[in-house]
Amino acid sequence: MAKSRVTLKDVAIKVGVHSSTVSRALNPVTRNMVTEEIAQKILSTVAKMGYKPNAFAQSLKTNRSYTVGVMVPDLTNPAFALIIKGIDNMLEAHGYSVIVANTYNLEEKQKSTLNKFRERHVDGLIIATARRKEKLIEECLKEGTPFVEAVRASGNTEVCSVVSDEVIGGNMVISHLAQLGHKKIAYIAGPQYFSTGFERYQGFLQGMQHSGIDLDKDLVVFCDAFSEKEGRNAASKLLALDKEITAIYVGNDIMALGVYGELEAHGIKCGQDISIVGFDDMPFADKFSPPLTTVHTPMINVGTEAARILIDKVGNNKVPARTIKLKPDLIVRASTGPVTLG
Amino acid sequence: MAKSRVTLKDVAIKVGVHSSTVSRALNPVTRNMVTEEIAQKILSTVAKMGYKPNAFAQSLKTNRSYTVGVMVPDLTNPAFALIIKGIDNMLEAHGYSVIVANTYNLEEKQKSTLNKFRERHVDGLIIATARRKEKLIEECLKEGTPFVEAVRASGNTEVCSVVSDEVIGGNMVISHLAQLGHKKIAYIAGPQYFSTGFERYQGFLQGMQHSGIDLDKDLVVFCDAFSEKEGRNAASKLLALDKEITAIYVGNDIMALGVYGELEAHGIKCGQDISIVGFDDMPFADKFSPPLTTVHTPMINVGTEAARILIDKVGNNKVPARTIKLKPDLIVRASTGPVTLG
DNA sequence: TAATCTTATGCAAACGTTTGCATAGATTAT
DNA sequence: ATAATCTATGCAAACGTTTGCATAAGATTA
Repeated sequence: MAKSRVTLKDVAIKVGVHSSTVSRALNPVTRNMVTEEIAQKILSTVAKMGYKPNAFAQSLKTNRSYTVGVMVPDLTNPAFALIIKGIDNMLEAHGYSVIVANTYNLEEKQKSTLNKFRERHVDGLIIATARRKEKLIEECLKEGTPFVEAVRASGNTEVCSVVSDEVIGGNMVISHLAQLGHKKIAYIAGPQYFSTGFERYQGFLQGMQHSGIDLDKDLVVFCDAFSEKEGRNAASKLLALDKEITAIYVGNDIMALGVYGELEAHGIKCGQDISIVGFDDMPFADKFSPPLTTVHTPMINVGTEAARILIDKVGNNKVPARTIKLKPDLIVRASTGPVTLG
Repeated sequence: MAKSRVTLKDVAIKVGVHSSTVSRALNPVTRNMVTEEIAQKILSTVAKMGYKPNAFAQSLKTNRSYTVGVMVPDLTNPAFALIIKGIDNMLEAHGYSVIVANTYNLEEKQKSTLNKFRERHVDGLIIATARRKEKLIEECLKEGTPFVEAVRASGNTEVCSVVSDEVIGGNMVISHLAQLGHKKIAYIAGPQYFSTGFERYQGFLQGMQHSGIDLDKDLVVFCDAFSEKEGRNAASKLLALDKEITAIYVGNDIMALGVYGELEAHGIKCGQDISIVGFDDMPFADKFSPPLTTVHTPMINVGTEAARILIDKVGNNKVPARTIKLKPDLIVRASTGPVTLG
């Protein structure tokens, strides 16, 4: 269908040299092996004939695909879209193409995309779907293909990961709330099988301790997913306790949105009657009603850093494992306010 | 690095047949050429040895990559994330991998990614970045690689496209506003070099005519980008006219967000003093304050339909050009209300 | 000037498939 | 029984590169 492409040999014949010479002239590292004059002639002929290397042939020979696979739960989630953007920006600049796959937190989907990536001989993987102690990670390690974890870490010490410093984030939140006079602070935790859910909860605990606030275990609710619905259910449970809660710290922004819904249904004024804090600072969090106080994680940077490390590893898979924790920021908006005497 | 993979020949030797037989046994269409018994043996050996075909070698031979390139302005924009999701769902089920590239509406970025896609020998393209009369489209046509436009159409009648029916959307909006008693209706138009911007504007004009409302040309402001900032600027201009506008129809939701900001800065109550309508029904549009009345476009379907057509074309590029216009819905929320006497 | 070293190029094998053609054995028809 | 047909398999070429090795100059040294 597509008119037969120009090949290395075509160029070679035109210039009057052997195809291997053309190959060498085109490859920056072997370029110096060929006489400057001829090289120039080759280059201009290449341009004139519109020669484009055949990536398949190259990859077949070199066993490098200049392709990396990225696994996310759902690229429709703004947080992951940002990560991908960061990854893409970095990798693109280094000549890599990115193949994304949504796994929807489904184990079998993870497996099948891993297989797909294998078949496509990706040079490396970025995995943003890992659970704590994820078996998939062991498999990847055995497999030998370079990879790095983003946002979610399996906890395996042999692997590189780039995450947000969730614990510090929690500290910041609680000290902010404490400063506003809050004592009855509830926590709605995300799934504990994700490092994000777990670490953020640890951050909450640590923050409470640091601020010297008594922890009421009844005020902690665990959710099964980072979803609006789960957040709303959790809020409903908390309200039913009738414990005069003045602030709720929520595992992420989307769950916080669910909390908003429940509070509104109860006629409770968020930011006045009860303060809410989220986590992620997802896009448009400042547009909610009220604008959400939340912990900002530089998701784009998570992506770019993960990509940077991966590039390193692709060059030399023996670089020592390291995990980068990016510092988050507390963004104070109208959903938190001083505790009202009531 | 990665331990040498199992090849077709390895399997063949193990089974005691020739590699071509293994190849045939593995390919569904040639499977019937090989004795059932041997085929079974091959299949089980393949499974046992963990053989995975080498996609490069296959592609080199068949000239099919089972890869498609998708060009979007920015996958961080929720609308495009949804489209990609739709595309990905459909293509994945058909064994294709998707390579996404952000072009940020930059012409040179478009060109370079087109080149990248060419080098990677994608089997097809989905382009969600086309301007009206886009030259890039001509180039793609000449090139011969199958492609389809999504959301944004170039207007070229030879190409397939899947878009939202923007004009109908406009009609729905205006008749909704008319019903609420609005007469002084302003329009904030997106860039006219995008079919979305242009068609939506046409929809506005047509809607006004249908509803028999006089059009005040001063109340139409054109923007240079679908951005919050541009929307805000436009709103500012409109307010400066001092024309007692009661409703503003905005080219898309993100611009509408900018309008929200400006109204708030002026102490104008959106949904009461002035009604606002957006377009897209982007995620979280229902969470804004007030929740935004907007035209819902089924972006996921745009993606899946575009993918479906592309698969067709990859099979046979001679399928006649068709453009699918998906019907949008008006979603009425609190940002519109009856005109207040005053 | 001969012997040695350097440099630029060509040659050919290899990467792992797919596929048209040839062939040997089995099946059917005469 | 022999010829004709069919079927399952093997053979080998091709896809477009890269790259180790060989080689023919040209440059350098003694």
